[in-house]
Amino acid sequence: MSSVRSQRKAETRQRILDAALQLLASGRSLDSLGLREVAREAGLAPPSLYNHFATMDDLGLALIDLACYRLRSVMRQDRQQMVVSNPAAGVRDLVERFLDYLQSYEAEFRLLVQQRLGTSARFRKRIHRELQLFREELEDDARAVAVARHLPPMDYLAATEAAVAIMFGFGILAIELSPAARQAAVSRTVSELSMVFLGGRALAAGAVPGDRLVIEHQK
Amino acid sequence: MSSVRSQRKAETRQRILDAALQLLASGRSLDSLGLREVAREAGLAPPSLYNHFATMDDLGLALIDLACYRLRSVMRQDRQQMVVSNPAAGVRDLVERFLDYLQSYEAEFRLLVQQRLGTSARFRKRIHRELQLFREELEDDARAVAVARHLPPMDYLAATEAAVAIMFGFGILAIELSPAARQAAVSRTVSELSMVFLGGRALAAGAVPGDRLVIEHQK
DNA sequence: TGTACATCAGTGAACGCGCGTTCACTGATGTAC
DNA sequence: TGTACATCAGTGAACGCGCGTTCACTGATGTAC
Repeated sequence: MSSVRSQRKAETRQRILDAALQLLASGRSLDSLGLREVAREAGLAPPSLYNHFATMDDLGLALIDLACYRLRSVMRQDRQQMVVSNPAAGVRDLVERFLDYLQSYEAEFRLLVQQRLGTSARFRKRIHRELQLFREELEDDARAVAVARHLPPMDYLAATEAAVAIMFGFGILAIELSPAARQAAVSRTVSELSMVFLGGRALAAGAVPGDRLVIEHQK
Repeated sequence: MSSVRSQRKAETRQRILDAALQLLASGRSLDSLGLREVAREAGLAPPSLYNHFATMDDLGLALIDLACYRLRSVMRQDRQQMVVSNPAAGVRDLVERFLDYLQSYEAEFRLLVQQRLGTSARFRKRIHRELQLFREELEDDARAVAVARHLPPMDYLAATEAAVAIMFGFGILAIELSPAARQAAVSRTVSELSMVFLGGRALAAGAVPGDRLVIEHQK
C-alpha cells in the first residue's frame, strides 16, 4: 500500500483538473486547451500529464464527469420538503438553486453546454446521459408534489424536459447579463417554469392551445 | 466598375464560406478550424484568404451571420395564416419547420449553439441579438393568434423565451437521435410548447403551480 | 479601337512558434529480507 | 532496524508537424487616353 506516493499522485491529478478548470474559467473552450498550457498552469512539465491521463481526450472526459457530478449534486442539495407542500415556492427554489450553481460553477456549466454538441461522441453521450438523470430527479420531485396535493397525472417526461431546456436557456442568458438584468431573468424563468407545470396539467386534462381556462385555487 | 473581377472575388469568398461550412458539417467546431485547413478545402493557397477576411475571427463572424440569417429566414418562410385561426396546428407547424431547418442546416445550428457561449464576445453578442429577433418574430405570431381568437393577454416575452429554449433543447437532442426517436421527440416538443402557451394563459389569469384548471373549449 | 499603365486576387517560399508525443533519466518512495 | 533493490511520478531535451502571417511576385482584369 503506497500511501504517500499515491496520495501525492491524486493531489497532482487534482491540480491538473483545477488548472484546466482555471483556464476554462478564464473564458477558454475545451477544444482550444493545450496539454502544454494545462501543464504550465498546473506547474508541471508537459510530459508529466501522461502519468495521469493517457490523452487529452481522457482529461476532457474527467472534466466533463466532474461537471456533471457537480451540477447534479448542487441541484440535489437543500431540496426542501416545503417544495412538496408548496409547488409555487418549489419552482422559485429550483431556479434559485440553479442560479447559485451558475454563480459558483459557470465554467463547468459552459463546458457542459459547449460539449453537449461538441466534436467528441464520447463527451456528448456522457453529458446526454447525465442530463437525462438530472431530468429524472426533477421528475421525481414533480411527481412527489402531485401525490402530496392529489393532483391528476400529467406528462412528466415532457414537462421536465421542457423545464431543463428552460433552465439551461436561462443559464446561457444569465452569463451575459448584469446582476440587475439577471434578477429580471430569474423572475421570468420562474414564470416560464410555472407555465410549463400549469400547462402540463391543462394539457393532461385535454386542453389545446387556444382554449380558455378557469382556475380553481387550491387552499 | 470592375465586373468580372469583383464577381469572381465574391465567388471565391463564397467558396471559402462553403468550405468552412463543409468542415463544420463534418463535425468540426469553429474553434478548431484552421486557416490552412479552410484554404485547402476551398482549393486556395493559405494567404489567399487574407484577400477576403482580415483574420480568422472575421471569417467566423461571417459564418455566424450566415447561420443567423438562415435560421430566421427558414423559420419565417411558409408561415401560414392557418396558424392564426388554429393555434394547436400552429404549434405543430412551428416544430416541423424547425425540424426541417435542422435537417438542412445542422452544422449551422451547432455553430450557433456552440458559439452562443463561446470564447468570442463579438460572436456571443451577435448570436444573442439575432436570437432575440427570432424570439420577437415568434412573439408577433403569438400575439396575432390572441387577437384573432380574442384571447386575454399573457406574458409573451416569457412564453416565447421559453418556447425558443424548448426548441433549441429539442434541436440539440434531435441531432443525437435516430429518425424514429426523433419523431417521438417532435411530438414531445409539440406538447411542451402547448404547455407553455396554455400555462401562459393560466398564469396571466392568476393561477399558480398546484392550482386545478377547468377547460372551456373554443369552438 | 489600341496601347500603356494601374489594380489586385491569388501564389510559393519562408518566418518563428507552440503543439503533442517519445525517450532516457533522476530521485524520492515503497518493498523484501 | 538497516540495507539493497524495485517502482514510478516527474523532468529536460528532442522529434516532426501544422499553425498564422509576411512578403515579393505573377498575371489577368480594369482604366485612361
